[in-house]
Amino acid sequence: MRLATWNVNSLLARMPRVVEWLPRVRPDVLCLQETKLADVAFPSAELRELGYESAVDGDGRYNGVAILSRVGLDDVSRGFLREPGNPQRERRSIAATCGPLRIWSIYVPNGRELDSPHYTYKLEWLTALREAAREELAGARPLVLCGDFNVAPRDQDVWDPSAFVGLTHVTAPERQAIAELVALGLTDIQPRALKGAPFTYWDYRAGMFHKGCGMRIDLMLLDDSISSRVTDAYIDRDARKGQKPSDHAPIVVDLADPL
DNA sequence: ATGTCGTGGACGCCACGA
Repeated sequence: MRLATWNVNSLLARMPRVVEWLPRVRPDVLCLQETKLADVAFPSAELRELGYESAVDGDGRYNGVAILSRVGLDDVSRGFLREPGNPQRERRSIAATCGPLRIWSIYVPNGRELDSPHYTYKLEWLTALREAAREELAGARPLVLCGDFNVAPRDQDVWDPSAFVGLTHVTAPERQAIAELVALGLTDIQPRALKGAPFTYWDYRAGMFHKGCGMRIDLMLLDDSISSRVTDAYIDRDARKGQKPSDHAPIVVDLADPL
């Protein structure tokens, strides 16, 4: 079984890239973040022609998440219990049962600046996510929690730790939140990079991609019970190249069958 | 070099989020 997660930074703008990528890489499940599309505008028919069902949660300009699956898409759930809002609930999480797995596609708030209310919101959101994940881990199916976490878990997950002093994504509270999530019984799968450091995001500005200045902020957290089933995991760095790329690359994880 | 993108409002440029 092949799983993937990709922050596409507008699915409408990224459809040419996604439509080229899906039939070539053929994931069984693809989790999307930052679709930036209202549900009514989601290109479900075009994706269905490629063999994928869609579960979506979006309301327009910002955020928006989805799960595409060709192995079943049941018991769809949007948001989670006691999810904080900004001030209303944002479209940052969707869950579905895809074959043998319970899969969550999540988009953690960015946090902006350390003194911003958005940073507090990010930490509260991560705490609530942890409690929701604790409940899900008690369920019948192994849990996959993946998406854009907007946190680089370790110093080696950013191109230069000294460049991030005083910035979000690397602070102790953010890293602690990820560590507590993982401690519930999840494994942070370490994908091999096809070239260079194992980053999943490179800022569009200042030629950061070409300089190799990226971050690993997209994560695939697998239930400990299936982490030994991983046969391969990689970051598709090539997806960050070429015409109109997202600023994130997809993570692809292969699991041995049957689970 | 805060140097790029993407969206949407109101119009060819700005605000906002990342």
